[in-house]
Amino acid sequence: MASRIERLCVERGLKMTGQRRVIAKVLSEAEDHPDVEELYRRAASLDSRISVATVYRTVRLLEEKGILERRDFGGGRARYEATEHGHHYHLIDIESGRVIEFEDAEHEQLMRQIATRLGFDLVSHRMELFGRRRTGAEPGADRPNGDGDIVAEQDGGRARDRNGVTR
Amino acid sequence: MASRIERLCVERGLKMTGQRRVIAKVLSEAEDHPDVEELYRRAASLDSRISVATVYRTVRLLEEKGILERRDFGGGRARYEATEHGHHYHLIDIESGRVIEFEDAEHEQLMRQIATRLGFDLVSHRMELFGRRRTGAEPGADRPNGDGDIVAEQDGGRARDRNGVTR
DNA sequence: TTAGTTGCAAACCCTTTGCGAGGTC
DNA sequence: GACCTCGCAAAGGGTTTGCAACTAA
Repeated sequence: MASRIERLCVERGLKMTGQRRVIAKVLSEAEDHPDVEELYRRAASLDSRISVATVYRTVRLLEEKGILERRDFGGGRARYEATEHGHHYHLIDIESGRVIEFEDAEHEQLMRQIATRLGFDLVSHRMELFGRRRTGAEPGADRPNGDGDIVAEQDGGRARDRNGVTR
Repeated sequence: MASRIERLCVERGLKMTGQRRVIAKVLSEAEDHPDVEELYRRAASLDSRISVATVYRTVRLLEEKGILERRDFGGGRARYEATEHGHHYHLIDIESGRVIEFEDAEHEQLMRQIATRLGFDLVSHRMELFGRRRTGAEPGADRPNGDGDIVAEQDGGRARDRNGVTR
């Protein structure tokens, strides 16, 4: 059974090698935002005949094909997630590195208006929040969570310095 | 007459060397978002006894002191601007690399609410728009510009590939 | 005088690439 | 068989750092 991403690769006419199949599987199963090193680690544990170079090449290729999206959460390394689950944004816990996804329907619309007002067509945008967990408040604990905002929560990446924070 | 940034350095107790004075001057006079290479070029033209390493060290120091803010507009190099003119955001012209600043008072408030809802205190956030100049519409041409949105427009940096755009 | 700063070059880190070998369609 | 892809190791590009000389306070 081909993984979801493997099917997308085939659809887009990519030659499916053993390595790509493994990387596609890893990506299909990832529920977080792994960087290349992490993808390599996961892929290599399934098939040790894979090199980092191939992971870099594959990830770049899939991004060009629109199958993957590259993210920059600071820290100097790119992180990836599959293009699929509708638009969402990220809140990064600056202490643990954990990434929380959330939706905000108003935003895209709002940004488009701003660009238009400035005389531009909006091609893309990015927005990340960096925060610290409120003391005495587990996420979704004080507020029953059921309002559909939290799409997912994961990623135990270690927090890093100099992460490009806006302030 | 010490430059604005030089005064801030002194206030913060930094030892003022000749190199720092020059870099402070360059930063004080910059009206764009130069990267280190550009800062070095400008500084070296005022005093050739400056090395890139010093620019890197100074810029990092000033950022830690809250005098400078580091920005990431994609392209892999950090860009800097003085902490001062109130909060604003950036729209990057993906064709020319030009950066347009704009304000959006609602945003910070909105983002803070989102973070709060997720159980976090908002420490910082970033948002960048990437757009293409609408054909037949010079910025502020079709719309008389007088609504106070455009704070500044400058930066002739060349556009770059793989610039970390969200989509 | 003393602790902090500089230039230089080497080191780092992430990512890309040239090349010959190997695989896919 | 033609063309693509792989692993390896080297190269790149931005940024940091060790060290000895130097300098602001």
